[in-house]
Amino acid sequence: MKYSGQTRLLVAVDCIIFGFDGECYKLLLIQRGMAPEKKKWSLMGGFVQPDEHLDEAANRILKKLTGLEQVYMEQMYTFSQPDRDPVERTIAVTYVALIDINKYQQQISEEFHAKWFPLNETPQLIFDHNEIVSKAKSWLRYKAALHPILFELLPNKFTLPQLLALYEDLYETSFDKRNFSRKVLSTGLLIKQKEKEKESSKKGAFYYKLHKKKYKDGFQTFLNFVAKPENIL
Amino acid sequence: MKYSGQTRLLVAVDCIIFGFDGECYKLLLIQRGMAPEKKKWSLMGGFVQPDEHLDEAANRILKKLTGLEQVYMEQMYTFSQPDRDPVERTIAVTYVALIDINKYQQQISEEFHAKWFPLNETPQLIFDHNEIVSKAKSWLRYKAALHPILFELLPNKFTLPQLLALYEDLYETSFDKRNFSRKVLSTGLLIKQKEKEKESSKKGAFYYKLHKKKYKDGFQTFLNFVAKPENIL
DNA sequence: ACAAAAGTGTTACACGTACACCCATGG
DNA sequence: CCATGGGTGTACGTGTAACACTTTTGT
Repeated sequence: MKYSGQTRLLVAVDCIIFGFDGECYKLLLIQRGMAPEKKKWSLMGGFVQPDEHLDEAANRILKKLTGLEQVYMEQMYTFSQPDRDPVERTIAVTYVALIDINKYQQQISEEFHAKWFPLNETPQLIFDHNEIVSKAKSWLRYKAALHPILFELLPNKFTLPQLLALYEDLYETSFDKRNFSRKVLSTGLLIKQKEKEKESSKKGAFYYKLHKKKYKDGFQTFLNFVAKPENIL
Repeated sequence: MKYSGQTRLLVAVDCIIFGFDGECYKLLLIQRGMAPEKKKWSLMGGFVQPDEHLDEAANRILKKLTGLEQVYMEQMYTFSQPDRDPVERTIAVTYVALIDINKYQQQISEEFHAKWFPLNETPQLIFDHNEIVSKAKSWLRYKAALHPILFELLPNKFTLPQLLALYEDLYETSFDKRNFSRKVLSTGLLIKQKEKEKESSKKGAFYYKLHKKKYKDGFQTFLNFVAKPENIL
């Protein structure tokens, strides 16, 4: 039994994949393999399969591109301009993924000609993908102001200066490092390690790890990580 | 030109329509007219038409049911369990609408056998609609903790006690009325009227109106309306 | 010894919270 | 006159923001 007389549409999943290299946010893009717009840069996406949940589709696509599984990913928004894809009407359900850029397995991606772009130097993208990326940036700022989500972008061990850079870069501002470290340490989410990271400074900065249990439990709690979230959107 | 070899899916828009009657939150439901599950209660929904934006579809559906246009409505989430509709696979993009229950034009809705249910006394719904409603409640609590969105549920003129009830009911708690009124008045969003509402008390409570410009401008600003937003989700 | 980045403590202010009484009116 | 709900002010504690110097070590 079917619903008769109704139009069926293509449904695509597009992934906005963010990384952070210690300097700036990066976006993973691919060079589209099929016409139209072949060779133009694009978000990684694909069509939803007949018996596939959208979350599954997003994970399938992410794995195909990066080789990674079990990364943080969340449904963001569904785009539906009738003419957004000139070939045929397609609805795009978008997912934002945050990955530790160091875990990225480049070799696998070669088949898609994937490349990390600094977030401020993204090229022209196909269809409405520029708009999607722009919305994803806002989404991330919003989310990160309330939840400790940005840890997903860092390696297992990270330093406070790295974390600070992560926040400063996202909000394009600078935070007082004393207040910042007091605030993040007061959450109890960080566990100080004995080793130091000695690459990027002479003195060296202590590594921290996430307190995984507290992190999971407190994830949905409001954290007010960002001081005055007036300028977020 | 078309994408070949891909499956096209039905895409439905379902509207979660919230109202507030001064006592409690209500949900507008219809009795499904078509098989299967005919006569069972359901969210108001419909299939997306070939050249229709999802936002348009949501507005079309809302208008058909309530007669209302230009109400506050926002896309919430897209549900995609492959078997969520037993007839045929259908993706549901959901929209939350907040309406002033007094503006609701009942006569138009008669054709759908629509009815307002108190939010805590909702019946069994078809498909995954109970889950959708549950998510919509969380969504509303989250959103309202940060943005002055609940005004959309009140008439043009409303009193502080009404507003207080609106918040208390949503968070199932009680707020100190002195602190509450100081907080909302300090936003500058409210304009005191000279008349009083004298139905619900002997003394009468002053009416307030929204400062529309400030409301629009400040809508995306964080407002921290709710004191300790720990128990929101 | 000096340059460069890490780490730490105090004070002032704003905001949030707790709390109790008077006011206006209709019955 | 009294019961009901509306309206207001203050004192205290917590958290946020501003601010500068010392430490470490590689060169």
